[in-house]
Amino acid sequence: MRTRFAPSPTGFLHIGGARTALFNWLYTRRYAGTFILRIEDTDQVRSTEESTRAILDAMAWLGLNWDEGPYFQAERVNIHREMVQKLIDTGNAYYCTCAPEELEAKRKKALAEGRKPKYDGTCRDRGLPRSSGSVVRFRGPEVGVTVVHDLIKGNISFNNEELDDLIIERADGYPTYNFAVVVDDAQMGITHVIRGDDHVNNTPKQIQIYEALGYEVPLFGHVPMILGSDRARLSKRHGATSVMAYQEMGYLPEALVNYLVRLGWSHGDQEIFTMEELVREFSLEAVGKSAAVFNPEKLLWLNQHYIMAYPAERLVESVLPFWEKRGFDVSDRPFVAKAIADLRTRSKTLVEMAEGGVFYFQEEVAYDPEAAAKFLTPEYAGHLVAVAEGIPGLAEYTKDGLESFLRALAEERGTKLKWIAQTLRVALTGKTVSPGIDEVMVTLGKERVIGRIQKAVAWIGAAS
RNA sequence: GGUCCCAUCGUCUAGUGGUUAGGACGCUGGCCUCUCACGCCGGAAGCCGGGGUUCAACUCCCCGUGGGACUACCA
Repeated sequence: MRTRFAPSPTGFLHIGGARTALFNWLYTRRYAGTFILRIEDTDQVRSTEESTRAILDAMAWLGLNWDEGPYFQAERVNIHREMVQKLIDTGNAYYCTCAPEELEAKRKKALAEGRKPKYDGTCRDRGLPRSSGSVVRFRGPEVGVTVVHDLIKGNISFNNEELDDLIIERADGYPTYNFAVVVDDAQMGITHVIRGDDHVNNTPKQIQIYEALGYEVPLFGHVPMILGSDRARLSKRHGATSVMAYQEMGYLPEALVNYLVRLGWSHGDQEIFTMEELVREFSLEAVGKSAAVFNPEKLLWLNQHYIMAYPAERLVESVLPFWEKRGFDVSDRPFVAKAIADLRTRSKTLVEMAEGGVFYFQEEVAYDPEAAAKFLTPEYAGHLVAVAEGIPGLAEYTKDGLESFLRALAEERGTKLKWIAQTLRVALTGKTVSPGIDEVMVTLGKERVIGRIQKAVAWIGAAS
């Protein structure tokens, strides 16, 4: 089995393309086939190297490696031209000199009159030679039926009379997509073409080209589209659509992969899959036929799940960049690891985690005005002093040891734990929301805790 | 307009002629609790409509309706 992912380098790898790549990759890995990456850059105007780079980066981030390529379609024009010539020689293609404006006018007119806006065949039988500005059209059969055998959608048949004589070589000598894709897929020995179902209507034309060229027709699998919340094709206005934007927003690749694979594919009631399970279980037969709406909330849930399930060391590696970006000193790895352990159950994204953990790294705790107004008051200052005084004599400076210490202290002082805990929280983190106060104290360590308490007490003195 | 595809809770989906129509996200009531989370227990929420076929249709067929894709010298 040989498959391929063939994006055009006219932008970043988007969510839809990523899922197509993922389906191809999973299917190929499952059957130990060869996965090929081909960049479809025959649009000389819109293709950029930067886009190619971005697509490769996104594939790597998602963990979708390829076995051959990347091949560049534009580097294969000689082969394409040779095949165009072959089609002309066999009478399966012809030169056409109709002007684009003229064609456009005819199209509009036909549409206005309620007729099919297909090429009228003006040059089909004129036997024109190549000339400046001429294009090459494929001569499609006028009668009969072409049926697409689709691995996902079943058999789809088209009346050939509905099909256009499409242009296979532009005036600039470059092949068009529908032609180049056939030549390349055939010559690269692609056996399974898995792509978005926006290509189904092109497929019968492509099949005719395969046949005219004497190639074996591959198997097709058209995966349904991904829609936005308004059921329109997913686009920027629905939020981030670039794969790498999700990395920047603090998503883990496993979460995106898991989310994407469940968009259109399912395996009973299972929601969480490892890559190994996916490679073992994925099948095109279990891919649904209908389009799916992209649901950011569920992706967020999965991300949270993976943040909690990630191996500690990998989570550290993943979060580090977000703190470094904020200019924090993260050289004390054991300390960073402890902070992450505190934060991991309360973060849906790495960005959220980095944000929620800034206090671990701040030399000077930034007090939230509202929190300070409520808890950093003379009324509560005594709690802080008592905590600071009690810490040095603590037998067990651990989560449990601190908890019993604080509970005992609350009782001793005739108050509830929550008042001491919240006051402490503001003194140590600057906020009223943070990981468990005992966890924070353990991670910060005695020195920092006492230092921060002293600063808070001083702050209260200065403020009142 | 034409061609093609699709249709189970708001969303992702299981289902393959006989089920109290299951799970997940989200929403929501409660428990837990030093805050926020995590976790646990519970709840509301769905077979697009109409005809057939059948003893029996979410399931099969047809017609509507709705949504989507394509209809480029883009891919």
